[in-house]
Amino acid sequence: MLIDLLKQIRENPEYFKQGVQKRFAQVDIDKIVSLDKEWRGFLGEVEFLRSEQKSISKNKQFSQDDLEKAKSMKTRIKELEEQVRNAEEELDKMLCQIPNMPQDDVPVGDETASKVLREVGEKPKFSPEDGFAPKEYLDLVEDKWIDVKRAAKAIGARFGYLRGDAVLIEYALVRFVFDKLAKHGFIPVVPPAMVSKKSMKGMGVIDSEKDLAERYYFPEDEIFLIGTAEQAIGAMHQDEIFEEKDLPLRYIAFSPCFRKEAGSYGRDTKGILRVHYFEKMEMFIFSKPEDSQKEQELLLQMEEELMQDLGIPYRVVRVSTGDMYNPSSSSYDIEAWMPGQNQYRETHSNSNCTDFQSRRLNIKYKTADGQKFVHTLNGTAFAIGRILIAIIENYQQKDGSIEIPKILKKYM
RNA sequence: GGAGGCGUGCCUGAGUGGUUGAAAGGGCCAGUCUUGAAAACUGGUAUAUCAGAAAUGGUAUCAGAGGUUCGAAUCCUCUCGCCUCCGCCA
Repeated sequence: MLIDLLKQIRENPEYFKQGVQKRFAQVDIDKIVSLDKEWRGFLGEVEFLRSEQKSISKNKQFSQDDLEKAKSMKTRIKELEEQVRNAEEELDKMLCQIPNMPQDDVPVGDETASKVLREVGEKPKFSPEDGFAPKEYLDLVEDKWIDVKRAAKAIGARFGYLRGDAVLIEYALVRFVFDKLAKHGFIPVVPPAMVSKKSMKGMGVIDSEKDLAERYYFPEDEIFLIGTAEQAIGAMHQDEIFEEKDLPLRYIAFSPCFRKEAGSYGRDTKGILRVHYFEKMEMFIFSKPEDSQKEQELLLQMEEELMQDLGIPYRVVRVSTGDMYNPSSSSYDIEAWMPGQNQYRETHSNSNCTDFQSRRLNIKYKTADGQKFVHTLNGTAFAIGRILIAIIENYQQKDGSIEIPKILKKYM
């Protein structure tokens, strides 16, 4: 059970009521408070009875009277234990549904409340006088680099084959990211693309059974295909206790990502912007609580530098309370300028999940005064499909060819 | 997938129904001794949770979940993990 969260609610229910409201979540905090009281009542009673029982059985030789008394206590204890279990189960279910509390500077509201913080980089100039207007990526490289039609034939909608130079660009991007992030102590990882149900729960991805329908899930094995390496990296250290000196622990992972995109019928159906399968490089950090804000700044800085290195104009968006995913307390998106579509599109996202995931996964570190939960953070380095789109549209030439970004040339 | 073995504290390892949160050793921390260190000696050394201002006390924890019993690390059932052998396979 999320006992730590429960204790915090006990101490400050108002804070959680407000937070839940800001995040448009439906959780009855008052009910949790009263359930908690009830639960502790049962606990107190059962613990008292158990200590009585112990003191009797400790004697070894006891009267018929004692025996009778002990026997009746035994049944009573069983009843109470059942009640304790039930209360715990109900409490746990409710606690799981509480999203992470947003940090104070997160804009409150639905997706329209998200704020653009800054625009960086110079948008490439395409002029009609030069004889061409920028095209959308698919019009430039369809079949040559990206084959959606054959993917539809082979699998179905929302898939794409990458081929030719697109593949070489992918691996150049991968190599470039590993090299760059190594300088900041990020450890490269290739995780398994699957995790257990327990791990998914721990990452705060599934809070109830109905969430299963939105993921690729094998019920007979209780195993999921990961939607992002975040799920595999966080789960990797569950039930571990770090030494203080080992934090922050930074990873850069390369993995496949599987998305059902269940809630987005009809949206972005063209091309490979929104697909069921893609590959992604993801940063993940375990940090001390007092450092997590700084670590999130590092994630954002890395993401911005990667875009600048690539020479792609972008803007930074502060994500609103209603648009963040449950585990996050603070998120930034980066949206790349797509000249062919004449709009910004999300290519990166980073989040500070504070102790939301570490509480569920039981990941702590030792401090001078006891153990504390670590904070977890994650951020996109490059999502291959989307960054490829950005490269194609920004580096298109008059003759329809695509220039390779300078920084990638030495890797190709 | 089949057969067998194992799962105790930071580590090694004892414990097969009754003051066992758990022997012993190692490690670690503190003290004595020493110019300093080592050695030796002495003492300390789990976590969670509830009550309490605190001191402290209750409860739980010997892979996990159930069960038997007045009482379980110890007996029974199931699950998980690890090891060995066979089968299969990049």
